[in-house]
Amino acid sequence: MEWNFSEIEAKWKKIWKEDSLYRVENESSKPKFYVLDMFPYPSGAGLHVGHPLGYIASDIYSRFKRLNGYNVLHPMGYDAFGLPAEQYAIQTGVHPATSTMNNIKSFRAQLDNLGFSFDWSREIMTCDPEYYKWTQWIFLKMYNAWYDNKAEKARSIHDLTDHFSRMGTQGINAACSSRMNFTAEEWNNYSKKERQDILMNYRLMYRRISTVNWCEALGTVLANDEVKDGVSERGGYPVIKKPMIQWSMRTTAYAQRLLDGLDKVEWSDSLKTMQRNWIGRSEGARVFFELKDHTEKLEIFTTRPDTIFGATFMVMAPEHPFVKLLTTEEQKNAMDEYVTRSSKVSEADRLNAEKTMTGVFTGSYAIHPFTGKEIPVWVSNYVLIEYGTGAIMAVPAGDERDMRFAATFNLPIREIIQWDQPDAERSSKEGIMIDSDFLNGMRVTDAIKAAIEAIESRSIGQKLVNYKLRDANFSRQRYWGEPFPIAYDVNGIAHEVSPLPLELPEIKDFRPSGDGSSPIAKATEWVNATPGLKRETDTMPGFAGSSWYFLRYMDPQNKEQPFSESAVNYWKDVDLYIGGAEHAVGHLLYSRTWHKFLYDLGMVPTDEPFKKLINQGMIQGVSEKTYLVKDAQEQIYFKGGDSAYYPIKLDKPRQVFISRELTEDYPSDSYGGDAQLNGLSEMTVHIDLVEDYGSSAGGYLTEKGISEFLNRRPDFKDAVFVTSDGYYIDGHYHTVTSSADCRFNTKAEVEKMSKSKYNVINPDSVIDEYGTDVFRMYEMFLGPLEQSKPWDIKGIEGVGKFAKRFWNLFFDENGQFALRDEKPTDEALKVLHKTIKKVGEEIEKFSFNTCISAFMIALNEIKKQQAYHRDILEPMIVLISPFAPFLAEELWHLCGNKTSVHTASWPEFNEQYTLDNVITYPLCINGKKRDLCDFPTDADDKYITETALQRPEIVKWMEGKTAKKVIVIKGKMVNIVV
RNA sequence: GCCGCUGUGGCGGAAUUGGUAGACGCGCUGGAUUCAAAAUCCAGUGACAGCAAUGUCGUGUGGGUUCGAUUCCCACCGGCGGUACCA
Repeated sequence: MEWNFSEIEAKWKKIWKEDSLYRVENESSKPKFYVLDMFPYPSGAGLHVGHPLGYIASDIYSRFKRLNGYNVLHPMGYDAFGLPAEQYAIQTGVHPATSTMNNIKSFRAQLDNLGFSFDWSREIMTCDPEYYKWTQWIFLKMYNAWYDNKAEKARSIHDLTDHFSRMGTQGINAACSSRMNFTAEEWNNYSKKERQDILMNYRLMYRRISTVNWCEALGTVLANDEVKDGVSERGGYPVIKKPMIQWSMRTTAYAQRLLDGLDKVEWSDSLKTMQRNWIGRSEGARVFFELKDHTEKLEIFTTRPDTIFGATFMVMAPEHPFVKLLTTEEQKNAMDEYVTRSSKVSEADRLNAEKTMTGVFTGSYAIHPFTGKEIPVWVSNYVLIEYGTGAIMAVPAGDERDMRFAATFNLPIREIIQWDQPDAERSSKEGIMIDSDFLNGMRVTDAIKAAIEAIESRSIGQKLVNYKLRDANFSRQRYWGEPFPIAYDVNGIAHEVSPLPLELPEIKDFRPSGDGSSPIAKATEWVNATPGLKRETDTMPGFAGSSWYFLRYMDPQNKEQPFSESAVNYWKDVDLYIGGAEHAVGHLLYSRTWHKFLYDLGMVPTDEPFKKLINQGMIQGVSEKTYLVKDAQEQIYFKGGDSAYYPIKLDKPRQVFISRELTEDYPSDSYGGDAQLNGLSEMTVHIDLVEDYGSSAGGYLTEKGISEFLNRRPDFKDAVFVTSDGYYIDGHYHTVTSSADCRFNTKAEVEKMSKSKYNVINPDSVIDEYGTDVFRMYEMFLGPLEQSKPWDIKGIEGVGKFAKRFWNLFFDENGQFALRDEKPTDEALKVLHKTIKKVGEEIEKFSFNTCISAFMIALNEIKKQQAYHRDILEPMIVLISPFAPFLAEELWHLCGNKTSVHTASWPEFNEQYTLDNVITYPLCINGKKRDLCDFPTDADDKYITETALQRPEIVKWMEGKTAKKVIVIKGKMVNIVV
């Protein structure tokens, strides 16, 4: 019988749905297991071949766990608020809710094509008021909470006001923006407004001034990646940093717990390292430096207080509040210019400018707290305002960057460490202090302690633990997000809005308001719904809804609470979380923070949400690039046989594209190129236009490809395309050196698969051709789950053939379903049990590629042995069912089973079938294999040694020498050392 | 710059974590079947030398540890990803 996968898939999809096969209950006698995929954003571009990689893996694991007797929660939903829907609305006028629902529909259809075992009755989306009601609810809980550093947990804001009214700030150690001191009496006399302002200093959701990327020309705030080289990516308009009052989440309160929690979870070391670096705990000291001619003191943070005697100058960030104060009249112009210049430089560019140090002297001096010497105060953008105090004591002797800065501006250097290794790096702590007064002769590590003691005893500073983690900006000046359930009165005091959910207003015009506030500001009726109050018009960021969604899946329809106590006590936490590494520090840190907050509230029983985490690798795409000569050109060149350039004059300046083979002549970063030619910039072309896409010889554009490219990019309609043989201009190709057809070569580059890189490959056509089961197995067969790899369809034939051959095992020559009912041979049982063991072990290791190999090996073996026994093949169906759910279900029913294979049990492994009584040992001489020899499993070393030494092949290779030593590794090999 | 990952045949990759390098699949070559093709089946396939048996080399490069290294250590080079110059 033919394997008709599309018929079979349609049939079982329908039956499984009718039977609610994948429905999960919140109570069971079975142990629970929660398998979660990272929340997808349903983009208009739909699913590409990279998306399903993780979903297939989690689905296989879920099915495996079910077969092994677990009650498995495996849900799916949508992170549905976001920028693209809003941008689409601006362009087309389609309401974001409408386009989002359409996207979800097609996304869902694509997911349904992949045979996943999601419990769709738990489907959620963050833009549903029934969902964001609870996002708003949690927001208010955090708004009404403060973090008690002594109790190491969040507490109700009422506890804090209560304490203030009785004792003021005395005895309070709270996470806050700035330290405050007042008495109970003062507190009780403050106005309502003053009290509310003070509480903002403590709330876990609070308002503060933070800067945004403001683009005046677009009249809107831009995300970081919408800004490139200081201008907006769209349109290229200038972008400045603009201060605005915004909501923030006090993530920093949880810094230490976020760090400590990493020790309790099974995540990859690389991911933990990323989070640790992001949280960035460092121990050091804050030190106050007196300033010459000023009463203020400059506060700095250093991790190396031991090097204080090496401090020969100070450096402040350009944004530091003291810059104005300390800049003298003579330096003012230079400073103003530098500060302005720095504010336009993106952080990435500051980063790339690493080699050339820039900075300006303020004209003022600080007083060294130990030596009393005057040291100059500089401003440079290698110091960041966001980290520490935004100012440093610069120690050229102990820091590579400070050294480079000193060298650039000819500042003094005082060597204060004699390193154990003369060529040690400047940051090395292996050495002895010199020229450092009371620290002289100490090891660096001791000197750090001694320096802190001295700093504290002189009251010029104290020991301090510092984190580079910053509080997260929680406001977006957008429409398509959760509204804040907050309204302000005339005094600017925030009030809670009830009842929840506070739904988004209906608006028609999604364009930015132009003054920096969101389009919601234009919905005046909504904004002023309550007399005397104005509602907040900003919305929450994307990570709000995705910070707790995994808890909602446990109890998705609950109308009374975000989730019930019984549901969360049953499911507890996510046992396995699979997703991309791009969320390493964003989502994973925010959701851990929310979870810890809910834990402090007693709402969840676990303090970490994700027990085990696997990062699936990226499926990369191959993009095709072409090269554009910078600036319009008046002539193009051809290279003659004599390597000279022959110019062809153009009628007017035109943009010029260059075929790949010609790029070598042009100047680039790594190669000087020809001085008479301009530099090149890369342009990505859509892979659909490229002939021989992905071939090893390289792709190229024909005349047709070029004209199609120009259709899509009318901004280049006048461009010239130069190849080594001719050029394409105004719709025609002109040959110069030969009469060959137009072949404009492009350059293939492996990159992340993304709509913006024009290299997306959609799974639908592959599934149509080979079926879901083959697609699932092929994606797994590509390589290790955690490794990134370019998408390549070449190998799918092999998996397709495998599936067909597996199917055919169950049918005789006449196409009749036929299984042998007699007892299988020991040999056949051995194949089966080896496969049971192998596949089970590999699934537990998430090594799905080797599982597919194991199936192929088993298949080859079964065919060779003609072991078409029911007792062999039926268990094989169960083994393969997590990978190929449709194929397995159909065969399972053909075998006469009445219930689903997906509710069957994983076959039991019986070791006795796999034991060999003979082991083949490789016999090696000095590590080189020279012979093979069978030995009984229980042969002892002495017997093996003696036998081996008598083997003719071994005798020959020993060339009469005597064995110095014979190493016998039981069950592995024999090595003879001569 | 810094951090993380990665490097094995023509290609995707395997190797029980220090013990026969290249499983499995793709591709390629030859054969069977066919009027022919597709499909299917069988055999071969790391490089070099050799008619062959066989030998030598071989896991990015160079060193080291070891009886034995794709695996561990040191230095370097390339690719991919991230990036907040973290004092």
